[in-house]
Amino acid sequence: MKRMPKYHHGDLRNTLLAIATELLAEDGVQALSLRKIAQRAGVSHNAPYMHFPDKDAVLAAIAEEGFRLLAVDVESAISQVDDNIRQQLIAASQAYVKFALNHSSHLQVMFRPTDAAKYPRLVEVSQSSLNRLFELVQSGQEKGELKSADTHEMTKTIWAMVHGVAAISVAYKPTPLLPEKTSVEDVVSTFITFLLDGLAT
Amino acid sequence: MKRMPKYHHGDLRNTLLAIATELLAEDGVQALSLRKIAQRAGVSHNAPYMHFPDKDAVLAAIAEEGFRLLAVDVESAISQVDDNIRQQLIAASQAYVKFALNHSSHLQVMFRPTDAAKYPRLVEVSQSSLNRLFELVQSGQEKGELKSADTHEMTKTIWAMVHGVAAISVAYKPTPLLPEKTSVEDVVSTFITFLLDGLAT
DNA sequence: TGTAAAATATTGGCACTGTCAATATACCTA
DNA sequence: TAGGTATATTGACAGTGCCAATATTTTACA
Repeated sequence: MKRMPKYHHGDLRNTLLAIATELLAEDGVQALSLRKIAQRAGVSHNAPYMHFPDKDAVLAAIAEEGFRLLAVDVESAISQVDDNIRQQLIAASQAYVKFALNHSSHLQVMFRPTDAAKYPRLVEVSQSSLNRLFELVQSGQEKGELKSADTHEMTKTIWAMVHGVAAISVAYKPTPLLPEKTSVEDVVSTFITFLLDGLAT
Repeated sequence: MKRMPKYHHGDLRNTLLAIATELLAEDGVQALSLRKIAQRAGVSHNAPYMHFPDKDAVLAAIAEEGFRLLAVDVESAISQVDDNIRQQLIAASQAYVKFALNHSSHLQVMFRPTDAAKYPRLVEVSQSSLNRLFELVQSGQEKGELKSADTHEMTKTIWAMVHGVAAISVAYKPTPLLPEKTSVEDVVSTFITFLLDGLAT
């Protein structure tokens, strides 16, 4: 009982992506090569070209999958805290940064310079992954806990800050953002609190 | 009158770095190769290895230079506005993001996964580049315009947010952060204002 | 000053990479 | 069963980072 018709290999495209994700976690993006992927899949070095036009497309597909995984983590984190906007925002942000640290190579692929026009599907998935954050902000506004400013702008502000923490942390290990003993959770929590309450007097 | 003794080529190390920066701007980081750098410098393909242990070290040196250039831009932007903390923070942030957009490949090298222990000099330069922001926050606190919370934490919060805008903008063009007509300046200004004043009611 | 050592650069080579072209094989349909 | 098509293989090529051996220039020191 096979979903899709099994040609020679069966489901090579998905197999390649799964292996690529493995190799990415093992050796980093720098060491990821189409030929290694093909070898581990047990196919010839040119088999991947039946399913992807070039390496760039493989990376785009990996990035897409990354946004889906990220969305799952974030959603799970949100559902595990009380129905409180502040706490939910903090939980979501912590999940984002933790994902970045646990899958740093994956995040790197997700945010590598990408031609948005070339991979509309990737852009779509990445934005749908942000919708959850938007909803959070929106319901915070409805409950009167957040300002009634432009919801999109507020969402993007939070995203930028959280992503900034993630990007810096992934780039430099140990991250210059936290002073040794502090945990990621605490740092993110502190930053988000600053953002919610403001830095000015 | 030469500062350093001129051996065969003269000042190959700096020449290589300058050419690398050129090529980076022309073709992006993906296409940057030691052999192309050497060729444009008019030396053999192995000459660079006299001055850098490997390609990674070249990229680290490029990153270092990037932080110096960034610091210059930021400093210049600050000096061009009134002696007002808010405006100075906004100007510095705008300069940061504009640098990122104008030298996107360079920024990519500056924030690519880097072993901090391997390149202490790079870490040093990158942090000294942040000192200016720290000073800004500090003087804002002295003037009573900013909260008297931990200065380092506040500085890092601003940095994370600004870098997040930069990283996202560089990764996806056109950036999903601004809705078509808006300018980078306006977006950054809006975000920083949110951060200063808070998102909560 | 002369000579050995050190610093700098070149040549040649190797395994590996992405991608193209040509060929082979399995599957689907008519 | 025949033909077309999707899938996979083989072979090749230019380009890559980096290593080893060699050559050349500069510096250091007797």
